[in-house]
Amino acid sequence: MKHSCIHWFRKGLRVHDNPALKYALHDCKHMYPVFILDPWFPKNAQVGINRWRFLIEALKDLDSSLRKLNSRLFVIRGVPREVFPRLFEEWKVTRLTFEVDSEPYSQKRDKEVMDLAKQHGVEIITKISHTLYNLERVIEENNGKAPLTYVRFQTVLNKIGPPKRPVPAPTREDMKGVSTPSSETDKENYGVPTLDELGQDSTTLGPVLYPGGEQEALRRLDEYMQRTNWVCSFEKPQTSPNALKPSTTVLSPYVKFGCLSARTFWWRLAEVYHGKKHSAPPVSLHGQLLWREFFYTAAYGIPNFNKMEGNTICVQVDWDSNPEHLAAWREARTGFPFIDAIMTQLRQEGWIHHLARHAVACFLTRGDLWISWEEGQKVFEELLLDADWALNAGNWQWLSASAFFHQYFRVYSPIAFGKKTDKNGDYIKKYLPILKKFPAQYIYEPWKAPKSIQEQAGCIVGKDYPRPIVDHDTISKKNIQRMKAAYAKRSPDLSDGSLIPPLGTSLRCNFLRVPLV
DNA sequence: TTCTCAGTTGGGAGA
DNA sequence: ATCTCCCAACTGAGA
Repeated sequence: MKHSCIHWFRKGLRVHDNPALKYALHDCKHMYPVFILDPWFPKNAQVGINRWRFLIEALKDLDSSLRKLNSRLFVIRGVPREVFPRLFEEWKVTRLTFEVDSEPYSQKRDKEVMDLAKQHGVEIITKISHTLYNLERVIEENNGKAPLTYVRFQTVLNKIGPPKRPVPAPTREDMKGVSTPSSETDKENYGVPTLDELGQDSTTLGPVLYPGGEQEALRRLDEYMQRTNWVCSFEKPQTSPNALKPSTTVLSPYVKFGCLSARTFWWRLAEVYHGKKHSAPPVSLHGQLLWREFFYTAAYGIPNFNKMEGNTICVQVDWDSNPEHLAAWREARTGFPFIDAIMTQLRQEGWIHHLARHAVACFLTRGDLWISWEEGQKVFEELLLDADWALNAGNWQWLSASAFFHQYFRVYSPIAFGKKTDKNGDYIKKYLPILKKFPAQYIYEPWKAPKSIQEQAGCIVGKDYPRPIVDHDTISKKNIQRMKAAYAKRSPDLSDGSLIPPLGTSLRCNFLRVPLV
């Protein structure tokens, strides 16, 4: 039997290493590549304009790649549970293929669609290609629990072996006998949207620094993989958070959307490493892909992973609610130039270095402002091109010392940390031009500059640039003590992992150990 | 059970 | 410049 098949793109916006797409072409007569866009989403979801632009570019690129294969992309407006029954009928669909997506939201959505497909007699084929490994298998190999340390995670992966090799992109040969019926009205109805259509105000946009799409992803991968020595000696902690040009690959947005396959990336690195001395996980480029996998596994295995309450691995902390401080952080007016420069780069460009993320995350949470990591998570979710559910939640827990990382007495200084890699403050001057005439001596602490120097610099602290909203030295010491208290409240029953409360149980039930009055 | 050890990337003083 | 030690002391994992 020759199938009429829908391949549903969600993440995995690529033709290379796309096993579900490849499978769709087997015994296939009519092939419909589909991306579904809920018009409700752009106005309500936490997606900033930079990421919308990236997505649109990725969809255009995907459409163009599919057209080279005599096919095209259908961007369908609607919600999956309403869209699919209509498409199943209209296109007489017999098979649906898509890539496995491990996020809770996606799992629920996909379950609904799979039920609908069954009702319509549509065969469902799913393939794992967003992650290096089958996450369930990793958890199984670790006795049913997600590994909570990187070393443990590596041990488990060593048992499983290297990830699968990527599958090649479909060719014209694979497309023999396969067609994509498409009418003139389809062209109008199912085109790639514009920012206008998504209700985004494109006048606020900066230049395109990281164009979306698979072609650009592969070009960028090639560019970096040619730098053999750089790749082999790459150590993440040695890269600079405040370089004027990114000190790392900035492939993360491409991996997030699946414009670049993690397995393709992993095996290309293996080729570069082959026969040479090279760095190793956790600091190597391989190590970076494993960090992604680590958090994907944890996010899959731990309920309520993006929340504090009901999250069994997350320390329960009495975070403050402070809308003024939160707004100052979000809007780059904390009065700490290093922090404000990073938050400015984040908003303008959609990407900041991993260590820059450390600095601002520590500042917002346990370091200075004592505001919940969930608030920071929301802001990153909106502004980062590479915002990824599992990585965002995992790293915020890490930096706030809520899970994975527990040495809460190690606090990033908003003054000292940036100086290590940018003594003159060039990065600050780039993103906060108001400070550009400050001498290097005061660039990280402009409030300490004498009045005369402030006048000379044409920037009066408290008037042209904010005074620091907290005193770091005193507040960070106080916060370490608050953190100590939060850790002390943890129930021993839970911290040893032997008694995991049932799903949805808040750790607040610990307080039941205290006699109820 | 109890202990030891290591943990992606802190800051600061002093050699 | 680069290293070591101290700060105060956490956790998960394994012996």
